[in-house]
Amino acid sequence: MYRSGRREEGDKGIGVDKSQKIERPASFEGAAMESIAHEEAGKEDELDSAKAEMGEVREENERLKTMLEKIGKDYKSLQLQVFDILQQESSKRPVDSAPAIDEESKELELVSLCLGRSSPTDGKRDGKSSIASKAKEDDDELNAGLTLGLDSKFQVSKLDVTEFASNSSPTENSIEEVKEEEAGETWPPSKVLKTMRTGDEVSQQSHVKRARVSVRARCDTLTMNDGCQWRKYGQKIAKGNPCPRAYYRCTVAPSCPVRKQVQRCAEDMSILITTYEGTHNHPLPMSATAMASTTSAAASMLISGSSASQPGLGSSPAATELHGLNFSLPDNMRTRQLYAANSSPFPTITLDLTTTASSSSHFSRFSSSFNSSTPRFPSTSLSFSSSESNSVPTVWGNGCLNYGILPHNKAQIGSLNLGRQPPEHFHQPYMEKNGQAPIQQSLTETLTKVITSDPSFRTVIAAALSSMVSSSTGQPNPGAGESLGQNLKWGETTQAISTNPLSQNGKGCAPGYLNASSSSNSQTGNSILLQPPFPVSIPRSGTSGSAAENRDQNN
DNA sequence: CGGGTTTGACCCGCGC
DNA sequence: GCGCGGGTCAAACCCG
Repeated sequence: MYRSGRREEGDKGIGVDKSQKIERPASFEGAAMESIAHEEAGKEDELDSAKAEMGEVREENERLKTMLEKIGKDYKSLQLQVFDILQQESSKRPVDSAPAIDEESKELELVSLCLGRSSPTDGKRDGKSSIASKAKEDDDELNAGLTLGLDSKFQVSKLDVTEFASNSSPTENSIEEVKEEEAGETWPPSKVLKTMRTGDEVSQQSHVKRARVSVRARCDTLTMNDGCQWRKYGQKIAKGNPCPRAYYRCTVAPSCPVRKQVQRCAEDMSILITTYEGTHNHPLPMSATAMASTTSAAASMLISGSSASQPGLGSSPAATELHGLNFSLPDNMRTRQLYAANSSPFPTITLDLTTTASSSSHFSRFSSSFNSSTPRFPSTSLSFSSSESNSVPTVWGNGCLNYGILPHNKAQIGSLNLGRQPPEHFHQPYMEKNGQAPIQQSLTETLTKVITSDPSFRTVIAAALSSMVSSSTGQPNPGAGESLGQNLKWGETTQAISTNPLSQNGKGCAPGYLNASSSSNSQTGNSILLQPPFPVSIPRSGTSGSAAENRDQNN
């Protein structure tokens, strides 16, 4: 596909050249013979140049393939290293941990294993895990060919996509899900909990499963469209916030334990806070896998990070390690922030996709809230916010994701599914309009490096972004089946095999994302350059309905 | 008529 | 024990 795609481009270009150059001699009038001779000579030249071009294209193709292979290898080796480190960490921790947090650390460590960090070769699993693992294998067999949750089952033909999407590898996610199924429900209702609590193990599991991932994003609509189907089952006015909190549960599968809470931020009504809990125990629609993987990966980060990090860890502004994963970013990428900041009774990780001033923040800042005042669980935030005063254009933030063209970055960026411009339905990248494309490009390169160097981060970011994209493009989309075609269209490298089984009713907040840059919110300089690594459904230009219909049943 | 939403009631945990 | 607040239930209602 890749090859043919490239060749197509090449052929196209050649064809154009041909026609142009052939016509030119024909325009000469008069000396016919001379003209014909000229034409012949011109054709020869054209043929030669076409051949040369094809040769170049082939070479480029080869280079790209080589690069992809290299990246794939790098990724795998990094993954192995990560697993290795994780294992070492988990074998050390019970000894190292302070008594006060020992218990929780153990629990959280368990979560860490559950949420996509466990290595398939992890020999430290207890009997239960082994059973789960076994069950997982069975499950995998049973579900062969199905899209089994999160981002794990994207059927892609390209190494890059596979790589990108597989940070939460199929094995990991399957393990996670089966484990949770084994143990019962994620975020079980209190009643269920009541009946389930027959022992410490279950009790621990209940803690484990309460890891939450909160996504803050600017959104005009009632909820973000994360691709999943939700049913509202309650609404409450929470204390301290005039805006009601809505409760949704996943309805993709009747027994799916995943729930989410949606609430507007009291301070800034334009910010929508969506909190996810639990893990889907069913195949997910393509468009939902992004957010699912986001939550899973983020939760994984939270859990592993929390258990690994100690007070003061986040002191380094330049870099921090999370289970050995280097989260350092170049200086010009000082727009992400991890912070511990709430007293939620559950371990919570916040993906902050809004724009807040955080000029001095560094993404690398990380700290566990074990050292914070009183929270019973750690809370970590990933702030993809941008500083308005930041002179460096940010590629994140705002919850307004635009997609930039990186025409000459394909070789590098394309391998990570970055920087490809969807052919339609997206606004012109803001920064490009403002002549900032070069910076954008360099940032993208930097970002690429960062992402490439850190699989875990990559997954979190990619999933978050793609989920945002999914949201953005998930506007009234009666023909979700088209998503496949769209996917194939604007993800040259993304060859989804399965279509989205669920229609995107498009009642999410896509308008919020897409319009935010022109809204009152002043974050107009933020433009995202990443193309989602995952297939997302894109509404046809004519099908986008009114945002007024944004009820939240599916988002 | 089926499926989703609304909304008041209810349950439960927690702090006093 | 009581009140408060968060979370859930379920009947009534709405809508296509």
